[in-house]
Order: sequence, then structure tokens, then C-alpha cells
Amino acid sequence: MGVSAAAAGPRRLRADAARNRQKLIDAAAEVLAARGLDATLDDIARHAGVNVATAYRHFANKHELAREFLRQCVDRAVAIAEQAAAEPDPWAGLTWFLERTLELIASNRALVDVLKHAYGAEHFAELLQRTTAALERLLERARAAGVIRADVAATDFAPILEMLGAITGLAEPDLPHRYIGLVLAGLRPSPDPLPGQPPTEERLRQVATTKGLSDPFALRREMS
Amino acid sequence: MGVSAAAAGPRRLRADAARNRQKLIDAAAEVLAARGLDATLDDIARHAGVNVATAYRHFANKHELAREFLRQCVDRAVAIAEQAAAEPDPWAGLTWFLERTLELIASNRALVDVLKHAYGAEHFAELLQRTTAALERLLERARAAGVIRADVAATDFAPILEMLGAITGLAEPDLPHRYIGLVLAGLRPSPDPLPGQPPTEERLRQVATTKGLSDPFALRREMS
Amino acid sequence: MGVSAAAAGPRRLRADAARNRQKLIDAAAEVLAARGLDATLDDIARHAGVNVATAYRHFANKHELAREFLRQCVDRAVAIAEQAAAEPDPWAGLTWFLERTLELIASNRALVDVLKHAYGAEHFAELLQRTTAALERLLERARAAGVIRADVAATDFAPILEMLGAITGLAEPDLPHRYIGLVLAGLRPSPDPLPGQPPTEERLRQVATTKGLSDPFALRREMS
Amino acid sequence: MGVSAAAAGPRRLRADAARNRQKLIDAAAEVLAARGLDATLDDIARHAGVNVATAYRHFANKHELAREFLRQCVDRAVAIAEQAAAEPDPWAGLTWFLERTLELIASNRALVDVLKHAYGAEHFAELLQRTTAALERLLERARAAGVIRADVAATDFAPILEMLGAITGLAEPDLPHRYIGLVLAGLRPSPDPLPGQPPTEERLRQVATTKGLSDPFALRREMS
DNA sequence: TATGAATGAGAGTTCATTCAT
DNA sequence: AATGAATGAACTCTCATTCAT
Repeated sequence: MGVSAAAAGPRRLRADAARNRQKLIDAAAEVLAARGLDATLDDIARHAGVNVATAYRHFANKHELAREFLRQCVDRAVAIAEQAAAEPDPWAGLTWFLERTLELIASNRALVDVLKHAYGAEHFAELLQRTTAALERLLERARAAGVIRADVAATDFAPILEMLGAITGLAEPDLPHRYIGLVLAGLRPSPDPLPGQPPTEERLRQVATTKGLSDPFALRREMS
Repeated sequence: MGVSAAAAGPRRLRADAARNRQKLIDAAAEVLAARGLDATLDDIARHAGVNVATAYRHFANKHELAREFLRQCVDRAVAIAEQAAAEPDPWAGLTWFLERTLELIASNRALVDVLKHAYGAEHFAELLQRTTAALERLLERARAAGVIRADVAATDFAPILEMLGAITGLAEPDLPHRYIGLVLAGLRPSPDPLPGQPPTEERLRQVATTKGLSDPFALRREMS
Repeated sequence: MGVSAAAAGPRRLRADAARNRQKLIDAAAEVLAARGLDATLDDIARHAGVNVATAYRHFANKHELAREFLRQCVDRAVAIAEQAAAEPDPWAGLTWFLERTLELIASNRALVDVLKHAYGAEHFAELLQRTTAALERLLERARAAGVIRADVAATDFAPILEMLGAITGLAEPDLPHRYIGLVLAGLRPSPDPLPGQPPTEERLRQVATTKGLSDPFALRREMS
Repeated sequence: MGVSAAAAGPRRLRADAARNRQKLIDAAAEVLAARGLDATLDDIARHAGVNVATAYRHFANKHELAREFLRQCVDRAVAIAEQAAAEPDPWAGLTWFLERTLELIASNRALVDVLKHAYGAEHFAELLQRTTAALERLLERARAAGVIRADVAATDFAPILEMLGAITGLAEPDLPHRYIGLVLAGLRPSPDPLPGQPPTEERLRQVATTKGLSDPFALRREMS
């Protein structure tokens, strides 16, 4: 108790600075969602009601700001997985997990959708890593209850979420819901096993870093 | 008759002009695939071995060139659907359809993947429209044979392909294959119906134009 | 004869482009002279009556434009040295060499003066290299005539010119003239030898690249 | 008496404030020497271990801080001149004067060298003014001893130092030394007088303010 | 008094697009 | 019809300087 409770993050920010920082992240969410990764930092800053230079005091560059926003998304997603794991009925938990997570994605869909290209995949991987334990517990119970096919692993949910994420927002609420249903049907016990093996965590990490260029300034220019 | 009889299509091009046009489209495919939508028209033109201004003689702007490329992809996809419909075993036909189409997507994945954000969805819709008849024949036979659930429609395949398309390329060949399997499992007959209704064609068209901004210069700038 | 006479430089420029290119170099001379290396490319371009982007078509960046201007200076200086070497009276030739060269420097003094810091020294070195032969012939004759001290070499003139260059312009014409006289007096035959040895060409080259940072973006940022 | 008696100088500073002030000047010396005039005030302040805003409490702006540093250099140079004037052998005194002064310049050469362009010349003038008396005494004795040409005046040493200063640092120690020797040889008695007259103090002052822009924000922007 | 944060005003560079040859 | 050149409009990022604590 006492003072220590407050001493959390790195380098306690001044009250107004912290406020601006969050305003920027929120603005990033909105602006990036609306206009995609090409939105200018200037616009984001204006939307936040601060000067661009202020954005640069808080984030090394445009990409860092976007990354920070994704980081907050991941935190929220992890919370969802953990809450789902606590659900008594494992199938209900799984359903709830997919729906809530996709709802989260949908609420800033354009953003996540766009960001995935530049560096979002690594966050999906991070999401998975931080989610694996909870999901595994859930799957274990589901398998025990015989409500899910035996050959699905926690790591399968990274691709599954990415797949479903791609159509989240296709139409406000109902359409994606239909395909969550389709996927859930595919997860039911079945005599025909799924082809291949679930991806290893290592593999997902590779995929993420291959797809979302870690250095967004890589591959440029041609033969000139 | 005479020469004029041949001049059917939109403004018969001189042989070399037609060649340049296709060179540009091919270059677009390669360059956009490698560097994404941000690749400059100048680079694409250089890659094609022509001058930028020449590109502008053929395409109103950068976006039209990209669209033209997508149009050619759609043509190839339609051909796949029609061939699938001719397959005697309907389930095999369906499987083959999904695999071939995703293979097509994968082969210029980076491109399609990237373009989807800016104006690709409308092409998925177009793909669907031009595919519906063939797919419907296939589904009809599958339903009759009892190998597929009754509540799936041809229009469901637009979202399904978009979903699977999102992970095509996640890892060279096998990983996507696993989730095609998952989706196919979900398509098998089942007592639990899918939630909601298949999208109408009209709806898919709306979705497409909402998502892929028809005017890429829309929603720009703010209160300035 | 014939067409070939015209085919000189690298990549024959279109007439107007060549004109613009020279306008830019001239503008650079004036603007850099007046405002130093910090003058903006935008100002230079405006002064030349063209758009900044046009400047970028001709020069990779601000530094290349400045370098190009210096290159032209060096050419003119080399011509002076060669003309001086042709002078029958070696002492008169030497005097003439120093005066003309410094006059040249003075005429865009602020520029040279400023540029020296960033990358000019390398041009002084180049100047020397391309001048050495002519100067050496001149010195040889002067030594033979006994009008100059024996221990001065052609390579000494790089530092000497830099020294005198530093005060060229201190006041229009006469003041520098006085110190050219002082240096010439110091070059007269004398029983006391100069300390040390004349610099080797190799050494001058090192000095030049040490002083004028070849990579102007080197040494930046600190411990952050 | 009492506290007030001590408050003589310009606004007696609190002990810690005075310490910060000097820390800033020292940091300026180091940082400007290392990175040139373009070093940011922020970096200088960080190097000094204080905040930028603190720098602004002490100095009106970046340029004032740089000037202050130069002022301290001048003080040290004046001390050298006075010590040289006390040397019994006038030629040895002169030699010692040039060498020590250039050593001083060399030790923060990059700095002096860079600063000269922006506003340093005025300090050379100030240096001269405060040095003239001592130098004149030295020259008087040298002329009397017949070891120096009769037509050199104390005011000639401003340009001479600037000249030599320009190559100080060309290579660590020896190269400049060689040209000090050259200049000293030129100062020896000679039948041929130097061209022109030594500059008047008035003139040097003009030169200084012409060259080192007193208002660094002068001549900016163009016809816009 | 000293600090952390904020800001306005560029600077350099790039690109889609249009003109002149 | 095709090219080389030109342009205007941005965009990212930096810095000297000023507020608010």
C-alpha cells in the first residue's frame, strides 16, 4: 500500500503529458481506422488537439505510435482470453472468446486490418503467446467434455482469428457472426482429421516477422 | 467488311500500344506484389520498360492500373469456378475450387492482400457475381448428394474466400491448407444451422463499395 | 567532325534541362555565397526560377548541388595553374598564380569559405592533385633561377592557399594582397629551412576527408 | 557593509546558478567543437547536465552562449600576448606568441573554426584591440633589435592569426608548425616592403562586423 | 530557480500528375 | 504515341524557443 501503488510505468509522466500521450493514442485509433496507415502524423496530432512535435516527443516516429496502439489492443485481447478460460462451460467459453475478440477487432477493424500489413502480424503473434496458456486450459476442458475435435491446438487460433478478422466488419454485426458459426462447426469433433499439424509458436513468430516487415523501411528502391 | 470489322472492343489499339499496356499490367503485378500499394507508378513504369507518361496514356491514374490488374485476376478465378462445376464428384469439385482459387490468390498474394484494402473488395464481389451461376450448380449437386450442409449458398463463398485469402501465404503451402480443411469440415452437413442468412448479392456489392473506397481520394483532410 | 562533335558529356541533356541545370548551379553560387551552407535548397531553386523538385531531378540532394558548384571552381583553378606554368618569368608566374587563384576564391568567397567545413577540403585536395604537375614545373624553374627557397614543394600550396583563402575577402582587394606579399616574402630563399616536411599528396587527401566529412550525416546524436 | 557590499558585478549569481552557467559554457566548448555550430542547444544542455530552459535563463539564445564561450577564449589569448611581451628576447617572444595562440585555437579548433563564420570575426577584432598594446611593445623591441621587418604593425596580427588559424588542425601538430615558420620567415627584415598598409583598428572592426553577421537572422528569406 | 513539456516554423525529400518536345 | 522534364502539394521529422509546473 501507500505511495508504491502509484509507481508503475516507466518514468512517471507529468499529468498533462500523460493526458496528451493517451489523447494521441486515441486519435491514432480513430484516424488510422478511418484513413489507414497512410494517414499523416500531422492529421493524427491535429485530431488529438496537439502539435505534431508533441507527437514526436512521445513517439519516435509514426510507426511507434501505431505500434503503441496495437499494444493496447493486445492487452485487451489477452484479458478476454483469460476471462473466457474462467467460464464453466468450455464450449460457451470458446464461443464467447471468439465473439468478444472479433468484436474488439471489429471496433477498430479498419485499423487492425490495415496495420496487419505493416507490422500487425507480430502483434497477433504476441497476442497468441500471451494467450496460449489460457486457451490451452480451455481447450483441454473442451476436449475432455468431447465437444471439440481432438486435433486443434491453442496455436491454431492465431490463423483462425486472422481469418475471421479479415471479414469482421464486412457488414456491421451479423455477417461475421455467420462465419464464426461456420468455423465453430468445423471445430466440432469429426472422424476426418484436419490436414497438417497445428503451427508451432516458433513458426507463428517467423510468419509474423516475415509478413509484417519489422523494418518498414526495408525493401525500397529499385535498380534506379 | 475489312479492317473496321475487327475494331469491336474499346478502341482497337495499335500493336505496340497493346503490348505496352500488357507490359504495364504485368509490371504492376510484380512490383505491387513486392512493394505494396505504395510502390510508385514511376517504378512500375520503369519495371515495364516504358516511361511514366506512357502509363498515363493507358490508365487514368495509378489506381486504374491496379484495378486493371485485379480484373485479370478475376477472369482467371471465374475460369476456375467453371471448371470446378464440370467436375463429376461435387465435393471434389468444391475442394478443388477452393484450393485452386486460393492458389491463385497466393501466387500474387502480397498484391491482392494489399490491394484489398484500397479497392479490392469490389473485385471479390465481381468475382462472386460472375461465379455465382457455376457455384450454384455445384452446390445443388452437393446438396443432392448430401455431402454439404443445406444452408450454404453460393454467395457465402465471397466471405469464405476472403477469410481464407487472409491467411494464404501465412506460410508457404501447408498452413493455409489446414484451414481450408477446417472450413470444409464446417461445410459438412450438421444439425445446427449456421447463424443468419447467406448474404444477398446486393449486400455483397454494398459491402464491397463501402470497404474498398471507390474514390480513393474521399475522406481526406480534416478541419485543417 | 559531324554530329559526333556534340556528343560529349554523360547523357546528352535536353536543351531546356541543360539550361535549368546551369541556372541551378549559378543560383547555388550566388545563394550559398550570400547565406552559407545553411541556405535552403528551396531558396536556391526559387532563385533559379525553378521548382525545388526540379533541383532534385538534377541533383541527388543539397550536398551534390554544392559539390557540383565546387567542381566548376576547381576546373577554373586548374586552368589558372596551367596558364601560370606557361609564364616565362617563374617568380612572376608564381605571383600571378596566387593572385588569380585567390581572386577566384574571393569572388565566391563566402561560399568556398563556408563549404570548406562541410566537404570543401576534399576539393582543395583535388585542386592540388590536378595542379601539382603544373606547379612543380613552375617551382623547378624558380628554384633553378634561385628566386625561391629550395625546401618548398608543390604540395605546400594546398595549405598556403587555404591560409590565404581564409582572409580573402577580409576587405575587398588590398588587404589580402598584403598577406600574399607576406607569404611570398616567406618563400624567398633563406638560410633557415622551414620546419618539417612538405605534406605528401596522400596526407593531404587524408586531411581533406577527415576535415570535410565525406558523410555529412556522420557524427550525430548523442547519448540520448 | 553586509551582503549588499559584495553585489558588485552584473547581478551577483547564486552559487549554484554561477556553477550552471560555467557548466554550460564548458559543455558548449566540447559539443560545438565536436559537432559544429549545428549542434542543438538541447544537446549542449544535456551535456552540461542541465535542462534547456536553464540555458535560456542564462543566455538569451544559442548564439549568446557561443559568443560567451569565445569571450573566454579571447581572455586567455590576451593573457598569452601579455606574457609574450614580457619575454626578454623579442623574436623568441613573437614566436612563442604565435605558437601559444595557435595552440589555443587548435585546442578548440573545430569550434573556433566553425564559429568564425557566424560571428567569430568580431572576436578576433576584440582580441586584437585588447592585445595591441602588448604586441606593439613587443614589435617595438623587435624592430629595435633589427630582427623583424620595419613595416609590420600590431594590427597585422589579426589577419595573420586568422590565416594560420585556418590551417591549425589541418593535421595534428606539425603541419601548421611548418607554416608558422613560413610566416615568420616572411616577417624577417627585407628590402622589399609589404604591399599596402597595415589595417587600422577601425578597419578591422568593420571587417569583423561585416563578416560575422552581428544579427545572425539578417539576410534571410527572399522575395518569397 | 530549474524542469518537463509544448509549439511554430521550417527543411529536406518524394510523388502523382501534367507539359513540351 | 511516347518520352524527358517539370511541378505543386504533401509528409516526415527537427529545432530554437516559450509555457506551466
